[in-house]
Amino acid sequence: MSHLDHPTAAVADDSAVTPAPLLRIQEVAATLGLTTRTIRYYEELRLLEPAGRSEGDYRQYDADDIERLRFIKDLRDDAGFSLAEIGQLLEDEAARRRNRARFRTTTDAAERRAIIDDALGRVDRQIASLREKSDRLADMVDEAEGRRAHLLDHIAELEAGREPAPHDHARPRAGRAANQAGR
Amino acid sequence: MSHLDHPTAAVADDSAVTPAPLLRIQEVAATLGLTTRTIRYYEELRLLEPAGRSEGDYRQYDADDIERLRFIKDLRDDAGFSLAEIGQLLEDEAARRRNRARFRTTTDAAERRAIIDDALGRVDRQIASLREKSDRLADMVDEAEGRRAHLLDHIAELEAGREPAPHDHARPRAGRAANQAGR
DNA sequence: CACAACCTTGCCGTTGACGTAAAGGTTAGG
DNA sequence: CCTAACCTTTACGTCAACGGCAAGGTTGTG
Repeated sequence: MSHLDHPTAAVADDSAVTPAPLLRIQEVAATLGLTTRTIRYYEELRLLEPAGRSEGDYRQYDADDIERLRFIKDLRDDAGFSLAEIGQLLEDEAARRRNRARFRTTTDAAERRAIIDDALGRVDRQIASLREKSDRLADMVDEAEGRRAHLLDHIAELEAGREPAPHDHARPRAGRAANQAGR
Repeated sequence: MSHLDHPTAAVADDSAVTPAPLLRIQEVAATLGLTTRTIRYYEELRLLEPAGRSEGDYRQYDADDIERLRFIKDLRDDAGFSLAEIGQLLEDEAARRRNRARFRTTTDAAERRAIIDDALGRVDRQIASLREKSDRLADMVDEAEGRRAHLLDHIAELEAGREPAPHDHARPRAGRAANQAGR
């Protein structure tokens, strides 16, 4: 994931090394189920930058770019993050990487400690933010599965050709009590 | 749903019936951390309707309304659902309730079976949609926690006054395999 | 070299989810 | 009964996240 560096004209001669197939924007869009407009918009927001440009300024994307775009899309679709939040996450990710480099070039224990503490704070914030969403979602899944089980009970009753057993149905929606186990 | 007394008729007799405190829009908004505009907007989108209106057409909300609003807010903030999707979920919920009523007024086994099958399909769709998001989030939490653990290792090394051990730093990103079981 | 099928930047339009202000009516306390 | 502090509907404004043109340049295939 090193497309933060400049589009160096890394033109190794055409020996039989990997073809490294650079894709044009429309091909990337089709692969990921996005539009070209969306990809350009993400670039405008500085969420990514294509690996390079052609002679005539066509954007050229490599496999890392596609991974990054897929990551953005997943965050957007599945987690419901705003593009600003996604930018923050990617930014933290980049900072993490830079810190790692800096970390390796120093031997001062205090500085190393500072770097790590900073990283730890960032990661803790990230975890808290993610876990809150995740837990809430998991609760909703649990609730839905409870209803599903209930329905299956009904089916079993029917298959047995019985009258419905006199069970409760005491759920008026909104049961916001304990329900949450640690996880 | 069924509150028969008007608000001004403060019958202060010793009847132990709950006062059923109907709230006005600003009180509800403050309680939930929303704005009055937002609540009215949700009503405009038919996501809810206040339990009643005062003589002079003031909206009056009861505890169920507040629960429903909190549910909407959670879905919006934590799950990132659009208001349209939330409307669909609430709609399904309402259909479920209606089906239950219909279910109890019929004795035809075939019809009962049809009702349940319909409900089951709906709930399965809901579960799938929720679980996909939840799982993805859980994966991201796991990943972040892995990084956190890694950082703690580094700290331990530093505290021991050691040189960093020659560990790997292998693949950080893209772990796509199985990771999270149901729960 | 012609040309269709891509691409570029620029810019205005749209939809969702509200903010905000106007012009008036309602409620509760003094 | 007065009045401040709420409330009502109506309507225009805004920001994010794109959609969709226009006017022109680039590519590669015949």
